Amino acid sequence: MRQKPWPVGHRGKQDGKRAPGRPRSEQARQAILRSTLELLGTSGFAGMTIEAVAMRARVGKTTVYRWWPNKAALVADAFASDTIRQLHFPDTGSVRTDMSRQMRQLIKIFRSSRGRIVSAILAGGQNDKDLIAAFRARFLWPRRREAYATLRRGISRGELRRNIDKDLLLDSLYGPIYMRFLIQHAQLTPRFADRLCALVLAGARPHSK
Amino acid sequence: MRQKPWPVGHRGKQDGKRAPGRPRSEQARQAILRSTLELLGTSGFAGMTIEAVAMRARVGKTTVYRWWPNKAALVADAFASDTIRQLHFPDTGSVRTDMSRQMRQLIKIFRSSRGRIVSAILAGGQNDKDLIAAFRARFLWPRRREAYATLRRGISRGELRRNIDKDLLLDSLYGPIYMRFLIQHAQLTPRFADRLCALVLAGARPHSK
Amino acid sequence: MRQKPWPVGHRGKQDGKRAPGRPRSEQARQAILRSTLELLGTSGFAGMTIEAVAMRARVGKTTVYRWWPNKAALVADAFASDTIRQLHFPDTGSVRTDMSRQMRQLIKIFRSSRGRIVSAILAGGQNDKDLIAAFRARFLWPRRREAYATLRRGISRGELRRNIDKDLLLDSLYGPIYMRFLIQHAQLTPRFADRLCALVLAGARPHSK
Amino acid sequence: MRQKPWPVGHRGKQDGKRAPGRPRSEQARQAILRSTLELLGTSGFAGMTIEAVAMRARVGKTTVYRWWPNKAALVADAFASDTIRQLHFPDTGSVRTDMSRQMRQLIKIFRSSRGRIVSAILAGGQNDKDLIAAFRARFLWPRRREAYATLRRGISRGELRRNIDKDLLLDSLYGPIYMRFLIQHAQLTPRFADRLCALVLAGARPHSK
DNA sequence: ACTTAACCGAGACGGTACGTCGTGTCTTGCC
DNA sequence: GGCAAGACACGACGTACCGTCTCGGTTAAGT
Repeated sequence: MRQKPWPVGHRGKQDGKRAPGRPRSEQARQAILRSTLELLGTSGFAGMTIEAVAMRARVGKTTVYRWWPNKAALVADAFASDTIRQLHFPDTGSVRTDMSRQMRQLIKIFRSSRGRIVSAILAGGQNDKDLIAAFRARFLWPRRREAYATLRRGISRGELRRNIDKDLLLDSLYGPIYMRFLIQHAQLTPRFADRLCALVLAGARPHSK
Repeated sequence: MRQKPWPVGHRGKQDGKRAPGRPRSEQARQAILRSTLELLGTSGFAGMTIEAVAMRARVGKTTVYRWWPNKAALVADAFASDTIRQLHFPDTGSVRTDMSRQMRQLIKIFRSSRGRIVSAILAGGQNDKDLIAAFRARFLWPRRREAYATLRRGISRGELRRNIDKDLLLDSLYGPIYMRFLIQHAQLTPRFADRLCALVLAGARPHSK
Repeated sequence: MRQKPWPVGHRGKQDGKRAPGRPRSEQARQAILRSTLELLGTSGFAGMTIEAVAMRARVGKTTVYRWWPNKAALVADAFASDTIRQLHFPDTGSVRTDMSRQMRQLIKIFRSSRGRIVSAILAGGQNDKDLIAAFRARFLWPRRREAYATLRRGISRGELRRNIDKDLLLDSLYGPIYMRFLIQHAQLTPRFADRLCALVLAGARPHSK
Repeated sequence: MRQKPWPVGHRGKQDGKRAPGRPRSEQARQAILRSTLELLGTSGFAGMTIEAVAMRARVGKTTVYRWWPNKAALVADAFASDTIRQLHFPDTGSVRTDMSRQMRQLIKIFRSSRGRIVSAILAGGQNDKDLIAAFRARFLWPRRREAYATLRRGISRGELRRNIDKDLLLDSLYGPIYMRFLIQHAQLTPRFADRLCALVLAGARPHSK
């Protein structure tokens, strides 16, 4: 669905040449993405309107539509531009401590104002394959790649079974957090991360015969 | 937000008396709920319009608005009216088998056409407290109540720790299913239920010292 | 368009017998007509709604529709029921005085709260033949019959030409009043009646050769 | 009530500059006014709907509401745009002939399809000050200005009294036409104009002492 | 310096759905 | 069988955004 030439981090023709004509306004681009995130946080995916984004960014509606074909693409880009930042996965020498820290980090994000944005994207993604794909590409996989490394270290240290299914394990660790985040049937506290981690990793130990 | 007197399963004044005037048309009510579910499955929460629901149900738009204040309330009711049915939780003598069956059941629902409806509700619920609350009340808690019983049997049989946190455990079992359902980063198969069950319950055994 | 059996002053079967069932409520009928006139004065023909009439009369909408097929018929009846009253046409011995008094009387009505009702009827009548016909039958002709008599007296007294066209003359006298009433381009005062009368009757004198 | 900047005959900013943004579509404007007149002729003021106007003009409903705040304003404008045309008041050397011709002209309009539009406006105007004011400004006064001139010529030729009240006289001439037009209690023929003219002007002659 | 071309803002355009209101019909139980 | 109450299907209301379009004006690179 996202078909426009270089909606994200593009810097013009790659071949050294420049296209003729007025170059794209970087200022407008950033104002649009910023407004998108703000309104996403305020009104959610469904409540956010392109019209409001353009208005708030002091930009013509045309300029938004010129670069993003639809709301989902815009939101995905805005989210991506915001998320390109640290994902700090320390190596403390213990899988449990490492994973617990990561999971606390995620919970912190979910409970912050950016949580609203994440939930808006997950909600919008239920009707838009591209949006949920963008979420996976920009948010889920980068983190999970780090988590794989953490798990691998755990295996080599003998804290986890050699043949453990890493995706199964990571879903077991993160799934409950997403569930509580989205369904809100129980509190989502840092402490929950610890206890969850303890429960699940206990089932992943080598000698649990 | 849901403020109209008895939008769900109401059967008129309880005190024997009847309200004056033409009674509410049961036929219209059912046609509306049915159309809602159909369109929800087709277009999702965001794509569904009240106008289309009314049209498909051969009903005046007014009649919809008379009984449901907004789309969320309508969808919640429709979902509720559909879900009041069996949740078969057998007692096979093994927590693992019992839970595994339940979880396979849920996966089956998620993969069926009704999965679309559930995801629509969870998506819509991110912008509507009442909708997500309705989901919990009509779908989550009834199932979870049964699951509590299953766990209790497991405890008394010595398959689970006495002091296990049941909500933590159930979230660990179901959370990953919801996560895969909503984010679609990995396949959601019946086999996943079994392996998930094995992993998590292993961490909940009494003597896992 | 007015097809219901006896919407106006009917008192049931004429043959002494009574129809079976509950007799028509005279109280409801009067309340409806009264409400109609009030709302007509407040909101005009277009702004008046049957729903409001029923509400104000503390009556079911059905009861209105049972007896009057549409708004025009109702308004016509209400107007008629109100207008059955004095049209005092004195014989002072002078056509000019007689006519002037009549015309002042009309202007007084037009400027009173009942003027609003008359204008509502004339407005509504532009889209409804029955309504304008009712206006003629109930309001125009009764007055005009009296006016004919006045003119005839004038003829026999030699104040008017023998062969004068009475309708032409009466339209010349009343038309300007209606015009100012409806178009409001100039003041409609009692004095206007006198001057109008003087002008027109001057042209109707016998010896204006 | 009519508050939009230049709904009528506006030709853009007068200071040479142009407002930014896409200019208003002259084609849409004319299509709307044309449709309005057509529907007004067909269904009258009350029966005409904005929705139908937009549909017939192949225009979005928004475009109508963007420029006209309500039905009355739209109708007034449509009527005005139609009426800006010839009002031929010849100078034959006789007030009576001149006036008679004008009056015949009016009767001709009233009896044509445009009569329906006039009656619709007069009807609608009973509930809308602006509408009736527009009628006066666009239709009544321009004609009357010409008529004043005709009368003035008559006075200077000695056909009319010097001190004649021109408005009284014109109302006496036109009022009966409007009355027959609106109440339809008698035929409105060209011949009526002549006889009316004869009667009233006879009362306006200088020496009728 | 002048042309060319793509960008920009503004805002009107034809539409769709909204949630409300009134229409005229109907379906109750009571009188 | 009339009555009040009020639900019903219908259709227009006036509003908010949609995504597209047409303007005048800006900004550089390529003459």
